[in-house]
Amino acid sequence: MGISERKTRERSERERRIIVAARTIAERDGWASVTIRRLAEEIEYSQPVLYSHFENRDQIVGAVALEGFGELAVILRAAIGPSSTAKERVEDVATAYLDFAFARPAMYEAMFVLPTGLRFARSDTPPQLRDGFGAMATVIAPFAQDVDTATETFWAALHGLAELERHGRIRPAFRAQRITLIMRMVSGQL
Amino acid sequence: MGISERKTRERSERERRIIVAARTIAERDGWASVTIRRLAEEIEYSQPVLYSHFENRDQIVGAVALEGFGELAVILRAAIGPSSTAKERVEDVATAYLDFAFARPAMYEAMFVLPTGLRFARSDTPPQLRDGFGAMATVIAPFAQDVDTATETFWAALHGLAELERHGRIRPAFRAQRITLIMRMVSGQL
DNA sequence: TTGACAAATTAGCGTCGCTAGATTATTTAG
DNA sequence: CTAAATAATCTAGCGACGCTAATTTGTCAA
Repeated sequence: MGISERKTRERSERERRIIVAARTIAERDGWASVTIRRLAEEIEYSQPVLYSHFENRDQIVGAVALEGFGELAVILRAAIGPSSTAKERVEDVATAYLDFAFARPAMYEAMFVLPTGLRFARSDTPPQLRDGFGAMATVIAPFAQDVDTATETFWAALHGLAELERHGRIRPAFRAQRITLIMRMVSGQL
Repeated sequence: MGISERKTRERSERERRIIVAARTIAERDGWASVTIRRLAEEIEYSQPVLYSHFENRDQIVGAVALEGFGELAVILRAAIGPSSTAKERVEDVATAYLDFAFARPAMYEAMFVLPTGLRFARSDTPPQLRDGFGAMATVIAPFAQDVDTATETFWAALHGLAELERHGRIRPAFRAQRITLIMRMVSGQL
């Protein structure tokens, strides 16, 4: 019988609506406006229903963040120009990363700042969380001996640039220069 | 008459007690535990008294953060070994910065993650907010043409390392290697 | 048709940041 | 020295939060 199939389908559709609503509200009004009450209203169910999908509010943020990691990975891979030099590829990825961070600040916040309950570096870590790292590793590899460590450091530099600029700590007008600097640093010719 | 002096003195002492209490609770139980109610109890005054010292909770976090910036600046300057080479000095500062971030995570969070209402890069920006940057600029200057931009980038790299490690995104065991990498990158010999 | 089980709701607990209005001190003026 | 004015502080409470217990409603099998 297809009844139970329909039910699980409807259930997962409802879950998607929760995630979409959370993301939409966060991007428009910030994460502080993403409350259980407001999400419940949005999906036209009572509040306790949300707790049959997610353990708590953090896990809803986590679900949005997980989407974000998937999208970031796609964007980074797509940014790597096929005819670019190794050095240009580093710049491609760096620029794409920061563009993502500034174009979707709420999403970026969910992915890297807010508590999400997501587990990294574990056996059950979802692939989305690894893919972005993989894209970075691809462009860093030509310049590094220890690729993992170099990629971690590259990623940290980008994350720091994103966060400090997002918080008004460094000058937005000099973003391109900073990227150039990181590129030169990675390719070893400061 | 010294009466009004005594009053303003007592008032600023009370303000200090608020800040100290906020910092203490944050370092022990996290910023979520720093509530107006708990602070009021700690200083043995009613809640509205806090609002005669600070506009809102964020500004209390900001007051703690401001202290943190002052302390970080001192620590960074003290870390610069007088007989160190230019390259070693970069490592000194980088290590001291990350030690600070990991030794006082709540303080670091107040300074760089939480909303604080602090204004950067303005005419009325307090000196504490500039000093740490100055210490970094000192050790970066020998390697850079545009010192400000290079310092921003160096700072961003450190901040990214601190944040990603704090959130379990990169491997704690490889912290030293990452610092080495940044050092090599800054001094141009990857 | 009824009884078991699942799905969803209502209602509410404890907590939060923040504030209006009342109360108690302190200063100033007559 | 008293009374009015002002400052300092408190009590009480508003609206909103995350979350959950207890109840009602819906759905299926015997």
